[in-house]
Amino acid sequence: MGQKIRVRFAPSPTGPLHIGGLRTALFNYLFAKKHGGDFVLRIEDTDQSRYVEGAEDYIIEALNWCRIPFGEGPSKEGAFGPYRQSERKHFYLQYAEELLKNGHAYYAFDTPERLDFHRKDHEAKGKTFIYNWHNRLKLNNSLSLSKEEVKTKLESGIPHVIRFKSPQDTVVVFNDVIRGTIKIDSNTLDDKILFKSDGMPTYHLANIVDDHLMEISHVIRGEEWLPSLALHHLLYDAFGWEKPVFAHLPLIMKPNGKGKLSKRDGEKGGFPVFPLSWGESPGYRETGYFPEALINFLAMLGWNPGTEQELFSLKQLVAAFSLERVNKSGARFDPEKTKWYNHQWLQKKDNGDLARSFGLVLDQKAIHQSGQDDKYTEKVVGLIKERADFLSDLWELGSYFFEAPTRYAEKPLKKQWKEDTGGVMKKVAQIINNTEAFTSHALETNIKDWITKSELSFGKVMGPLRLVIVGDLKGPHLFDILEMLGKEECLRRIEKGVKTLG
RNA sequence: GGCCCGUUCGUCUAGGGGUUAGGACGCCAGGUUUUCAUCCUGGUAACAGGGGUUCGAUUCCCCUACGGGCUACCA
Repeated sequence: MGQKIRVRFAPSPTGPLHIGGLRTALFNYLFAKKHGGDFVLRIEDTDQSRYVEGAEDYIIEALNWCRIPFGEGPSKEGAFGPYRQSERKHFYLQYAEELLKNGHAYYAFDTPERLDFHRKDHEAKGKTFIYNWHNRLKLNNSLSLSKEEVKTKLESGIPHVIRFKSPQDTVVVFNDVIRGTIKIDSNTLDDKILFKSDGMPTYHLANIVDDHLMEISHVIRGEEWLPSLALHHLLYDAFGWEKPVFAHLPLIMKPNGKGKLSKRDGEKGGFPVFPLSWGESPGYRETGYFPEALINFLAMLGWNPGTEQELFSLKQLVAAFSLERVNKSGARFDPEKTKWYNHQWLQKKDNGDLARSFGLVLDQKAIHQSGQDDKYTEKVVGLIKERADFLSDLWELGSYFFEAPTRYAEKPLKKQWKEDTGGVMKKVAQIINNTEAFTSHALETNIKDWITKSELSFGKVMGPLRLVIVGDLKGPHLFDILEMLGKEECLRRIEKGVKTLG
């Protein structure tokens, strides 16, 4: 009975991991790390027909990008491998047979068509078809057939499944860390299929067997599994195994409209639903989000620390996390708030690191930072980052640090540029030219002094000057920009502006 | 339809038998910046409804409504 905390994230490789799955992984990770436990990745690929090439690699890459790596899993074999269910086939039949032997399961030969007929027939009569003690003796299985018949059928190799024999007239009582005690009337339970006719187990069997074999202590998964929990409890009891602790996480819902978040919502709303891009669908990484921001945001969706702190590093999340503080109700996804988190994390980033990433963008645009050292880009980043949400905003926010404006914003131009402005700008150019120590401070002093002395208004000078330098009435402190550009470039831009605008 | 889970500002949420029901995002206004954004200050806005229990319910219980999930030889 391991005291050791072991949790698993168990996705199926049927496509890219979306942020709901990612949050499940995150909560598992946080819980494991908080308690010094293990975080296991198990690939649940028991449905060959839904297997998608590349999905497993995607999942692993996504976890790594988010800095929530697993300690055991495919390609990281631990003591409990293999970690793909398709490679664990040999376990499952053996356990299904154990259940067959002790009377907790039986063979069933009903065809899917026949079952479908029963369901539709019941529905038409306003009834619900449940495959359990109500009618299992009227159906085609080893409980209704004679031993001889069963033997013959099995030997002839006709397709069959193994079903769990759910009990009659009992109340299954179980506990969920997040939701408390839940009671289910066993008469509403189906005799679920444990083993399919294709020789593979269903989720229910494989899941219980693997969690047991892998000594999983806590099962933390999405709320969509809550209805199966009664069956899972029954299964543990049938095997005589000790149960893990269960915690069912609330779902992440669409920003607008009904239902849980899906791939389509991203396309409609213009925001990513995948951590990394997948085919045509953009990912958070490619859209310019930091993993820190995504993780931070996801953690606050359905969980909170009980304090007013909103910004958490992964480390802080580990320290603060507890399952008891996970909410019960589904959380609507808010793309706007993800931006805010990214903005916050961008501000925390080191300017040197940001400059390196920004440098790549500049390289792509073939911007040659003529004679400027790396420090130049770093300084630019320092001046503009506070108004950026994304790394990708940096170019739009600061292109004028690298290129002279090619056109001037129209509206401000009309307002700012008067008949005599050209003349005023020429004089400003002189002041700039005469400024020896080319610092923001010196420039500010000189230009302001001159404005005062010549009894001009600040508005008459500052607006137009910003326009010819930046191309718009935007950006950081103008004198900082002038200093960054250097005397030559400032003069060039003023001259060009005067020439163009008159 | 059946079963299960849920319900505090538009959204994420704190709180919990007596509170001016708190914070964050968004939005609006003011201030700062002789620009824009950031930032700061302020504002807007919520306990789904009905019954109980109680001196007192947003908080506990029940019902209804609404929302969500499950109901496959998918996970």
